[in-house]
Amino acid sequence: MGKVDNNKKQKEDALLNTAFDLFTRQGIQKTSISDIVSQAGVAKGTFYLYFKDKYDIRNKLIAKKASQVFRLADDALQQTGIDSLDEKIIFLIDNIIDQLSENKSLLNFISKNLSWGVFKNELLYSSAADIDFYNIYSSIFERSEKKYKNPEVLVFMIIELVNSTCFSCILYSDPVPVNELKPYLFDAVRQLMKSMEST
Amino acid sequence: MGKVDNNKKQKEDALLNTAFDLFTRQGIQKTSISDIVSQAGVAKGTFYLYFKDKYDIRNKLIAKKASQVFRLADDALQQTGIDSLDEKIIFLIDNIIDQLSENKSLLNFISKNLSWGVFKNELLYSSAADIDFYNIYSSIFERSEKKYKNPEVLVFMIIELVNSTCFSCILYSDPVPVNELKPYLFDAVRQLMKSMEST
Amino acid sequence: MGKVDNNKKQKEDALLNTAFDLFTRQGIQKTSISDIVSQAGVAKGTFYLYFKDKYDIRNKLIAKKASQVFRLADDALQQTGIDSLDEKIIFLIDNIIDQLSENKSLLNFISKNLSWGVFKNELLYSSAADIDFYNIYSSIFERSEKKYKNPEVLVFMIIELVNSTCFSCILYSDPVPVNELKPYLFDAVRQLMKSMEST
Amino acid sequence: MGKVDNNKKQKEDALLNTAFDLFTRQGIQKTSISDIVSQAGVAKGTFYLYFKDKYDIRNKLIAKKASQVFRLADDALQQTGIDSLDEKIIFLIDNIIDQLSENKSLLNFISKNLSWGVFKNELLYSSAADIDFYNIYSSIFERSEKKYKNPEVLVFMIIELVNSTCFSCILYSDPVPVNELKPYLFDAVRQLMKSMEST
DNA sequence: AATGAATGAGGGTTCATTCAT
DNA sequence: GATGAATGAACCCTCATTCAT
Repeated sequence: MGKVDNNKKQKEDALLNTAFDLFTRQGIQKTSISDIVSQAGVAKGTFYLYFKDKYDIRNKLIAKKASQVFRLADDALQQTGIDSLDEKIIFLIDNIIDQLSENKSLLNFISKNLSWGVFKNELLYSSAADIDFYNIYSSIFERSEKKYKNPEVLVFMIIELVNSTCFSCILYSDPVPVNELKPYLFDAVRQLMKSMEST
Repeated sequence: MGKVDNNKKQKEDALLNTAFDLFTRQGIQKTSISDIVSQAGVAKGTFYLYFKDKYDIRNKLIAKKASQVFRLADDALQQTGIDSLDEKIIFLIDNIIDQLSENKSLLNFISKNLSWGVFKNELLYSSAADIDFYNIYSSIFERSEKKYKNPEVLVFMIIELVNSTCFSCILYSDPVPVNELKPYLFDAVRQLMKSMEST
Repeated sequence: MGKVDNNKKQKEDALLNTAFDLFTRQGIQKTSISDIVSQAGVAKGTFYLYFKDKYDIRNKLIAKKASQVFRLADDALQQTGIDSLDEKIIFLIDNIIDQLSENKSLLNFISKNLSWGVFKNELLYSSAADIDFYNIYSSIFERSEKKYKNPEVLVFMIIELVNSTCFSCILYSDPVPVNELKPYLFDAVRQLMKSMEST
Repeated sequence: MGKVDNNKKQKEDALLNTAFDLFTRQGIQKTSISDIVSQAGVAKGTFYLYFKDKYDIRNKLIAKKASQVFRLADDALQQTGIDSLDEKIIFLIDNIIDQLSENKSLLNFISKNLSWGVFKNELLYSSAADIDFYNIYSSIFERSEKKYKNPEVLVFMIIELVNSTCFSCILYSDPVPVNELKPYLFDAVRQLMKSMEST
């Protein structure tokens, strides 16, 4: 990587980091491109060399941040000897909830922007994320003893349930703090998986 | 209600109806107050006599529209002789899903804006909604034979699960069309309720 | 006309006059809407209450300015007892050349923007111009003793010849000063008309 | 011409050809230097090694394209045995009209940019054009039997008349298609020349 | 000679809000 | 209460030009 490429990567990173900071502090809507470039210390036109518009940088940020969270959770999972699929998934959820509890602005950013569509396109099937998420996802189901009627729908329901309940509990402790939610949520996930086992 | 009050109510209704039409057709962001007043046939200044800003009218619309959906579902429930709580809730969900499937712009509007916080404040404990939702909600649990560990968390999880999964399935048939989702979802809700029965 | 309407007319006039001043002094391209509003002493948004964009105000200016020139020439023609069509047209041309020689910025503005298409639509058949140009034009030909093969083509050729030759001669005295051009030009016009007489 | 010079000529030609393509397809105004260099396949900075700015490349293009048209017309004229000056000029006009009718984007480009000033400087007296236009022009008049009061004004009037009338008739068939215009126009030119014969 | 990343002034346009009528 | 003309800050985006490589 030459000097120029190195410089370019720095500029892009500065923009990404600044945008994330501003998006989480004051919201995407209230963040203008002017805000981003002035805080990042580059000229306005430079922004457009790297991103098409505000929503382009947002999408790239989501893929980057969400895949980081998943990678950390998966790394932690590898350190354990957990065997059953249920408990693997519970472990991942637990780990992710803890990560996001520690970093509420990240939670806010991901939750508000990570829809199933984005999850599928930007994380599961895209090479933009710095993690081969699809392999993790498939191998985890293939190696499992138990088989499921419709794994995709199962994952979909789990993600949507976890995502939407944690958002409110972590950020507002409403209707209960996340630690009170956890046992109910884990039970719910186990039941949900049980209900979709193929007989 | 005098002539003047009548006139006032008409103006407010015109604004609400126009705003809903525009919000659902072109999104909240892309709808300006100018758009609303010109289509509603009132002057710009008049808007500010009834609403603080665009987000004020949005919140009032959500309460109004969401409570209409719930009332219709509840009315239909009363026509049946369903006894058990599980099946009552499944019936309500099914009815609401059908309503929203018929009216995708309404679904889009409600789903994107109806968080648990809004649900609690605008629907459950507010008089703005034209339905005494709190009474329906409590009496339904009180009359039930089975008792639950934490009814509020239960309702919370159900609402979040249903809301977030249906959004993607109804609008985009992704990962599956809503009709394929339904059996899984109803099973999931039953399991979820079972997991929270108090022993 | 109420106070408000009066005020509006003043604003529009201020914008038109300022735009004409700037367009003639520094060109249409180099004149920004910011320039216009700041010199006119109104806010930027006000511009868009009266005109769609820069080219809208330009078109309205051309119609206004060109019709003023034609009206003055026609008024002067009425004062004379000229009878023959040839001499009427020569008189009009002569008068218009003199007007434009006195006001080179006006000449520049009109010449660069007055195509045959604009002439026809904005002046001949539009009510925007403050002169019933079509009537003058037709009556002048109808009352004439001599008849012409194709009056529209004749007028077209005369206008294009006069417009394009005068532009260079008045502004740059190139290839000759306009006063040297005049006899040649008038002769040319007479010959041109003669060549289109219907036999 | 060495390898380097050859390479340079290629770059310049690529820029000229690309600029002409873009100017005629989307207009000069809406063509940016970025557009030109990216389509030409050279770097942005390279443009400034060959041309001062967008208007420099435009002027060089006009001279190039217009002189090509005149050269073709003159070549065709040499093939004929036409003797009289009138008919030589009519022939040239006719040939040029036909060329431009076949190539409307070229007509649009030349007509909008070819003023008398440009004609004189870039074509008549400049070596930029790849045709010794001045010699053709003078010899044609010198060899003529008939003599004219002011040949330059005559040529000037003819060029302006032809240029401005053809523009509208070829491109928009307004007020008449160019084929209907031709007889009137040729008559007009003949009369015009007659009116300037020196007695 | 050739490159192309970086610049930043300046363009057009929108729109929530105000206030004299 | 109702109006709607006026505001002007703020927005996004373009692009001619430079200059270190």
